[in-house]
Amino acid sequence: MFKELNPLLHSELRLGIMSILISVEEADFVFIREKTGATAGNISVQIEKLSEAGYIEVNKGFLGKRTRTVCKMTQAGVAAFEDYVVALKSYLDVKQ
Amino acid sequence: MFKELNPLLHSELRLGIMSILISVEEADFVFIREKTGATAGNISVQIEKLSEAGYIEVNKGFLGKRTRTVCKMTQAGVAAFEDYVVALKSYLDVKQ
DNA sequence: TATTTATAGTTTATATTGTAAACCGTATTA
DNA sequence: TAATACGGTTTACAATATAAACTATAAATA
Repeated sequence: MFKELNPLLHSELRLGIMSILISVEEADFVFIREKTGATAGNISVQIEKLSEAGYIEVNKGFLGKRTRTVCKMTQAGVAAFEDYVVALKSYLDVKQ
Repeated sequence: MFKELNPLLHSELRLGIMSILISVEEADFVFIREKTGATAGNISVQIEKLSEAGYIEVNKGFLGKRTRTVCKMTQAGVAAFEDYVVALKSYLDVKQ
């Protein structure tokens, strides 16, 4: 009846990060912070989890002299996001 | 950018319960247990939370000699569910 | 008619998770 | 050179989800 909701994506902040990255293709830490409105600590933790899962790729470099962390989605991330949307529909499409 | 996801609904099991109740209009504990596949303990806790929030109404009665707990959604529950769906779309409608 | 098994649910203890405060290192400004 | 800002990480704590253990009654069985 109901499909399982990937717990890694079924989290408000991680879903927000994935949502940004699926449309932008590349976003840095500050951009994600501004778009989500979450604290840096929280974002740092969630980015790490998404990265560990192989859903996003994280690159740490520099923009001028400042550090810059850039994230982009992997193919596995796109697939997981799409699966999550399909699973969600099993909960939302209640009236056909 | 992103709308807040009602944390009471953004939970796999509670969302499943709400999803059942929005289409069935009335469902008993056993039916919910069978449809969701969750344990009775978990369901009991989550039904209580939805009830406390005023999203569902819980009636305890009998079916023959056996106890029977019947749940049905309230108008507040319907509204909350609809709001949740709208909020979710802000995360999912990433490509227009 | 005791005793076991099944049913319907609740209580609780534990594990997991989310979150922000506190922190670190570097750069800029006063 | 002291203070402030920026970009992030670590951690401690709070909140949450979950199942195991339990209660109460009914039905089956020996």
